[in-house]
Amino acid sequence: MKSADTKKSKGISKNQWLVKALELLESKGFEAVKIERLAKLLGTSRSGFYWHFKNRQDLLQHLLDYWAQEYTSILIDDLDVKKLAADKRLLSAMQMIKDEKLTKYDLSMNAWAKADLQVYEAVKKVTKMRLDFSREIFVELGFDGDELEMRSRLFTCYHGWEEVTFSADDEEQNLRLQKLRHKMFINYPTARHGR
Amino acid sequence: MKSADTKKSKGISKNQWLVKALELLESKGFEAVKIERLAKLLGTSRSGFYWHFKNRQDLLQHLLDYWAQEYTSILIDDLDVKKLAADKRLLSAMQMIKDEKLTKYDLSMNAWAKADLQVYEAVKKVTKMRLDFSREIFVELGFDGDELEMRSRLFTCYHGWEEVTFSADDEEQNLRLQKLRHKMFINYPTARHGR
DNA sequence: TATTTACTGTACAGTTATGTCTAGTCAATA
DNA sequence: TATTGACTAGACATAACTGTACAGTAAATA
Repeated sequence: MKSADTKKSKGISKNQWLVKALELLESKGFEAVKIERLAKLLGTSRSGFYWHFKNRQDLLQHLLDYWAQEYTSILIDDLDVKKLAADKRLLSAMQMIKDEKLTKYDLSMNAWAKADLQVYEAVKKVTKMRLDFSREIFVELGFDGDELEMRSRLFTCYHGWEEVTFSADDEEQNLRLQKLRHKMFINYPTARHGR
Repeated sequence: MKSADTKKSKGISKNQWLVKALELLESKGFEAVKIERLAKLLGTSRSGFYWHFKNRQDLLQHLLDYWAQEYTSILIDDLDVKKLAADKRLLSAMQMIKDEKLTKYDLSMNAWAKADLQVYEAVKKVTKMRLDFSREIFVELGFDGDELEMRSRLFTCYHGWEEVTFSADDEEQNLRLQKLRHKMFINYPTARHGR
């Protein structure tokens, strides 16, 4: 109840600025993250903003750091997931990406990356982390060489962009497709006679 | 030599405004498409802009129309491709997406779609067209039900986002991976005992 | 109790963008 | 030759946004 952003402080905290900024980033793109707009949305003046952040660039940097930490390590460093066998880990990852909305900011970040080198580097790093994570799974499942690479890429790419690309209207079908995907990634063809 | 945009006109044509705008859209996002900026880049004043377009919204509408037409129908309506058997059509599609850079504006358009309902609808329509295109192929290859749906989605999603997601540094590997992908999509497991 | 921390509002100067208008140019067409 | 089409430059009013400065306040801490 007494978390960092529920300090019961008098005014608008640093965290509240960040959260609103992230919201705006997601819904309207990074160019829409304007200090004046944030202030209006938070029902305050801009002056408090400059207490917490040096300037607009400083805010954007914080946004980037926050995303890179929260939206990649949460899955990759998860100790419970780490313990699982490869096939269960694959399923857990699929479920977690969906439930925790780990790709929520991917589109915005990727779009932003086109305009900002620093963001580009951060996004690249995140992609590499995800690719390494899935590659480990497919190694354990017995794949190697190009087959390993292709499966890791296919997995990473699909689960990174599924939500953006396909509207998730039919929840029942999505569940069936997830199971089928799991089977496809593991069994087509079985690792043994795959090579 | 006397194409629409090489009229040898005295000033900046409608097409030149559009092309520059598309460039800026791709490199910096739709919020960066500012009339003033375009004028500066084209080395002219803004006045000509308002000859061709009613306002900024009008320009963006034209951009959207142009993209929806040029970057989807080019593949789907290609008569030479249409004649091919399913497996060859799959390969042709992969090659064409890569060579013609058919996904060049996907990221920008998708990001833009988050802020604009009209763009959202257009993007959705394009995705549907692509999905239908690949679904037809996989039907011909003997798939149906969830397996058909999953393969179409996987194909559409991967080829739509590959370029954004993975930097294409190792061209040799990419070629090998493309061939493997083709094989995977068609043969894992073969259509006959796939169901 | 005095000071510091974490803010708030207002005001100012400067930049960048919007759309409108006016006056003018140059080339092609009637 | 006169008119129209396709522009260009420059000015204007308006708006959104940036960063800085300054004076004030309420709660937490020394």
